[in-house]
Amino acid sequence: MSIGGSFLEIKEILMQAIQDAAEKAMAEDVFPAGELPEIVLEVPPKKELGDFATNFAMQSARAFHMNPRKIAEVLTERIHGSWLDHIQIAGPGFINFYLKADVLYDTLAQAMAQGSAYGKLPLKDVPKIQVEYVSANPTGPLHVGHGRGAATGSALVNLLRAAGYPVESEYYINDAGNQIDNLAASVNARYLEKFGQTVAFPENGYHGDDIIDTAARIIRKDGDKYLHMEEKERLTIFRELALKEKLAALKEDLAAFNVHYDVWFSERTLHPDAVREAVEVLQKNGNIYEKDGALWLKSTAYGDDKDRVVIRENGVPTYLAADIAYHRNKFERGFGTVINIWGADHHGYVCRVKAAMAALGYNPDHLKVLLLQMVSLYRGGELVKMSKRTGDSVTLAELIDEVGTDAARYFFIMRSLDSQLDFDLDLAKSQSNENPVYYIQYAHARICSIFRQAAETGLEVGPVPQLSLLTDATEIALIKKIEAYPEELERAAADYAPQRIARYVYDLASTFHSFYSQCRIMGVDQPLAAARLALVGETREVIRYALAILGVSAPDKM
RNA sequence: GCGCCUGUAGCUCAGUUGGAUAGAGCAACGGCCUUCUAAGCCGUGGGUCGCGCGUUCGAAUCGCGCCAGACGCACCA
Repeated sequence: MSIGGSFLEIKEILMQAIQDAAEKAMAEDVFPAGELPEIVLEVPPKKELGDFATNFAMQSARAFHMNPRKIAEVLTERIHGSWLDHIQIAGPGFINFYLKADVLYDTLAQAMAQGSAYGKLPLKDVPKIQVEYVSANPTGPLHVGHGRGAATGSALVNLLRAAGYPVESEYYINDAGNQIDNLAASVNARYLEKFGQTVAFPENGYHGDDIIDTAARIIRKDGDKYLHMEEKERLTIFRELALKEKLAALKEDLAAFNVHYDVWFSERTLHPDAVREAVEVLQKNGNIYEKDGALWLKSTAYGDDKDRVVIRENGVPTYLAADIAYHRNKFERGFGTVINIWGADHHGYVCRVKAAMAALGYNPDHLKVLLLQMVSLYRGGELVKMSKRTGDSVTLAELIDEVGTDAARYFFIMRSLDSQLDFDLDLAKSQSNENPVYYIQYAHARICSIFRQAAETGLEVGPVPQLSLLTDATEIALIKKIEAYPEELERAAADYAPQRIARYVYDLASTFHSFYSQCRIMGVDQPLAAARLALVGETREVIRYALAILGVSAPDKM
């Protein structure tokens, strides 16, 4: 028997059956006519409570003016299906569905037959989603806070893609404005210092050692070539040299962290035309006024605390003006949803950008700003102090050097975005059972080892493994966990919650480890051995899919 | 003062479109290696879900008010 579908499809069928039954009862005047509540189907907290459960009877009790258990009875009498073993009414009115065991095995067989397609959901016919993340100023190295953004952002992109959403990732390069002038002035000061000149370091300059390195590299390459030219000219040259170098360093750091972008968007391309146009549109639709010589956006009309300057008294646009032009550009490019991942320290900025989008006539709800809470590093139980101002902070490159990309990514992703992250460096480094990354990778390596052993003894999965031989509680648990993957993908993507995948793959590894200690593969009857080999093979596939979303490697050996 | 996030076991955290006896890891304690990786498994103990009031058949989850911590309140980016 096959009901021909994935776990998600079975769920659909069951939900439809509930709805049909409810409508039938309505047509028979057993239920009063009216709106049906939304049908929610969930996996019960304990396996004794069945494969699926719905709270339909309790939800509709008030509207129907009926006892929930009576509603449940009426409903269950009208639900039939060859895939259904039995139905039970439990507790205050839960309806628990117990599926025939064949459904479990058929679903697993379907998953196996799909091959790598099981790692993805079908492409959804929705407008493209853009995810912009990190977008750190190219004025210095990335630090650990950016690391969280980088890991979370790239995992979110992978997740949305796996869940069938069309996605494009983007990095916004802040290569215009004051901070780039400060970068040039800082390099200039370091450059002159190298030639023994005493210069006042720029007030808002960058103090990091990387600036000294940049100056040193310039000298190594071009010597004193820039020493005797006019400062203005030298600054212009240094601005470009430093920017190019910083950008290359950024890309290198990110690539080493398994982070890659579809689009690198330069702020400069917005100046001056796009910025002017955006302001003109706002002027035309009456959302701009002049005061004290500056142009102000009437953002309070769209929920902001105060109005914001877009063009300064001196005629120079503010950062907000460029950001308005940038976000306008995003929507003009046709994205249906625009996701920004920002550090929580920028949360005050959300309201004004959304207000600006509303003022431009876009739906501000189509701009989703995900705020990442701050990261604290702990070493030896002590908080590692960080100071951005003095440039004395732990860089992403140093972190990767210390704990590795896999551990760093997993630790950044495993917490919800809203939670402040305590990053325990010692734990991330430890190659022990305390470290969740190793626990998961170990499961994968173990399975690979099993396959190596199986190959030696000549054991193969074969074309049609008898999956119904898998009846141990740990086997059933593992099958169910594998079959939960598509729904897990769906929910994680819908919630923009890559941490759900981190948790899922941990649970999957845990379920596998339990199975492994309970059931042998080599040394049991051949059909059972083949079925078990098929099961662990599929487990390995799903571990790979999930780790790939997280950007964490799946080693064959440990 | 205003805004935003957080507060769940000794520690780090899940669970928050309201559902069944609130979960996991670590730490503590007790078991399991002559057989596929013990970087593993099994078990035990551990909770006023920050506090109070409310909505509801039902609240960790929703509302209001407190308390505590973090972050932010620029013609900086």
